[in-house]
Amino acid sequence: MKENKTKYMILGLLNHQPMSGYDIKERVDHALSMFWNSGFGQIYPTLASLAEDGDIQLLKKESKAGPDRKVYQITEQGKVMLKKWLATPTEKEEVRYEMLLKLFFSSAIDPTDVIRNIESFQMKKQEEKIRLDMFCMELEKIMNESEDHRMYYLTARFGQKVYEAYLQWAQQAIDMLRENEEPML
Amino acid sequence: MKENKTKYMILGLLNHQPMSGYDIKERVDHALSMFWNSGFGQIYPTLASLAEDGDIQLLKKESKAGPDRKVYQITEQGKVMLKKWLATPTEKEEVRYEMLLKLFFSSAIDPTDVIRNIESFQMKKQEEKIRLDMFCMELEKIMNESEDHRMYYLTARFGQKVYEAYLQWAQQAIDMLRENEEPML
DNA sequence: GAAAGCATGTAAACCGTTACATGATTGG
DNA sequence: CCAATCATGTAACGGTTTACATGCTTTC
Repeated sequence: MKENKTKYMILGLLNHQPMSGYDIKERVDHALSMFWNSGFGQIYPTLASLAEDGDIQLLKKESKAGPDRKVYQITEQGKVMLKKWLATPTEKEEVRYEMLLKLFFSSAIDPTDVIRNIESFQMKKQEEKIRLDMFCMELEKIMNESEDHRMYYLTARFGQKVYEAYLQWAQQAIDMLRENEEPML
Repeated sequence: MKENKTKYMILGLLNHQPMSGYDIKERVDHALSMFWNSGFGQIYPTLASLAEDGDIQLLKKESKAGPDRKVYQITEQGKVMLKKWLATPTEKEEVRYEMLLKLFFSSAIDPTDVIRNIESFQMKKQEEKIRLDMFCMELEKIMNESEDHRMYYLTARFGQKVYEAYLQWAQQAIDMLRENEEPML
């Protein structure tokens, strides 16, 4: 069976502080977006099922604009579940790179198109890396202040390292393909 | 809408040579496993729908052991579709790292458990990297023989670079956590 | 004779995305 | 007054995984 990891993402965030579904979405998009994503269509139903199972509970309802803002809190039961998951090593991490799938079959298309695809990849990663670098620098200053910050730093650092690898590879790949395309030098 | 990429994976493989569903599974597991995965439960229905749409066609049925071995071939229509996809840059590549999600929340557990999790990650990646390195070396020798080999080399090289980043990060992370755990030196 | 590998497929369950529906408040 | 933001949710669809069902051949 495939465990629902969205459940643990919510538990992890609520373990830090009580939040609403809307808050959770914001945190995912801002703090976790480099390695995780989730939509409202997943968050709200998961919140409901976690509450039903007693892993979280409604702390309060606030009303400011539109529907009630429902703030949830993690329960002791939820904390136990979260910690159990956290302490278990991830066994298989299956990633899928559509870009590599394309590249693998790209002998069927024009080399200039292949180069364009890699350049597109390169540009996107370059942009994202700027944000990552800034994030890393900020976290480096404060990482000794708490265990939280130290963990955030480690995840940001992971991204930084991997993105560096992306960019190095992309440049080498482009150079190699270009060299091969125009060997009249 | 979310495009069915499994379709293109099959088309890409069949563009190289006619194959059965069983063959496709084998190729995915051996040649693409570093960046793609697929099960029979996906391959057979996709094969059926591609044949229905006229993107592939049944070349022959062979009988050796058990059910007929159904070998499929890509059609001209399928080739057009494949090439169109290949020439389009991938816009957003969303990866999910369960390991990083855990790490992000790991201030809630014992640092020794965090270290153990990272070590588990490190060991798995080390093992896989050995295979990648061998693969890269073999491909480097023959990559000038055909455009196919050149593309295979580039994908293997991508894996190599990224795995190097994984391992460097893991060692630094472990060192940092250990240093912090036992500061009495 | 049992186990592993060859070979195809279906059905159920689950995960995840997208679109839709609703509606109040705030800022330009 | 219109757009953006806050805020919650449902429904439909599509992708993916897992389990199940079948049965032959080869190897130990």
